[in-house]
Amino acid sequence: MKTTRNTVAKTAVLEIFGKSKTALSHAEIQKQTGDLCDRVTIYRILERLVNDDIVHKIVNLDGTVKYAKCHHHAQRVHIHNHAHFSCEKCLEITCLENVKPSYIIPHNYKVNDINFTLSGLCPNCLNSNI
Amino acid sequence: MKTTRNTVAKTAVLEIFGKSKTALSHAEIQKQTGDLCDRVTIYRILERLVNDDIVHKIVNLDGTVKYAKCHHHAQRVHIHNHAHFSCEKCLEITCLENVKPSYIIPHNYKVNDINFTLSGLCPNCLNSNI
DNA sequence: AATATTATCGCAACAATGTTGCAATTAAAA
DNA sequence: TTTTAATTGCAACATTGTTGCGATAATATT
Ligand SMILES: [Zn+2]
Ligand SMILES: [Zn+2]
Ligand SMILES: [Zn+2]
Ligand SMILES: [Zn+2]
Repeated sequence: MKTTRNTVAKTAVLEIFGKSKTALSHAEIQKQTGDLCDRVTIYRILERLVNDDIVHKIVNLDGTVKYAKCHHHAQRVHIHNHAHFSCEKCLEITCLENVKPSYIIPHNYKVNDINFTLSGLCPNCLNSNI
Repeated sequence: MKTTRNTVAKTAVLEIFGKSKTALSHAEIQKQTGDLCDRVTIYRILERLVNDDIVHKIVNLDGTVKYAKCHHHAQRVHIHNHAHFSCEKCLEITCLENVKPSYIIPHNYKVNDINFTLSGLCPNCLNSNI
């Protein structure tokens, strides 16, 4: 029954997530923490936060991995079935909490998790594009 | 107007795709080609095949990248909007050509590409699990 | 068939990202 | 305060992917 501890590094990472409107990569988090802790420590903190359902992992079309805070706790089954939008211009990735795909899949598949990522131009970049 | 060439390496890679029922990673392709060509060459062949809409790239939840042959040519716009299934047990990734997600996204987003990956247990592993 | 063009390749070198083992540290329980 | 073990730092390694450039070879041209 592993207990979880509040370390300075973990607290700092959580604070960074709290201030960010978009998903963050390991590199971005490391940049913001400066030399507070080791590179590996951030990897391990992210791993724990994902396991504890505090943040979720997002894999983009180009293979980049980002993390975002979960805004949907207190559910029996914790599934991230909302869409993510990846802007090709500003490269930001945001959660679209209200966009959820519907689909029909053959009954002989058992689905445990889904990943639904849309890429294109976000509202900001769409405007500045005109 | 760059012309494309049929090299032995490219032919071998295409033949491997032809024989495979599932999506293939760079490492898997390299294993099957043996020492026919360099590692980098396979990367470049895959890059060209993707650009020519002969194969499409699939990014999995765990970050692994695979490629699968396109079975839907002769369309004006070549979009891979079908779902992909990633089996957590046998680790195989397959195209579900007939499974396409429907969704509603705010009008101020411009969607150019989508990635819809389901993970869980494939029919094979679901059966052998009982 | 011989030659010219250039797409493709091999190789070396590099970069980014992620993992593992282990001793040292430190948050939290006793 | 002492004890426990979760967490960290560091070094070392693995994987994946990219780039530059001279050499090779597929295709077009003569
Ligand atoms: Zn944008
Ligand atoms: Zn999200
Ligand atoms: Zn399976
Ligand atoms: Zn596919």
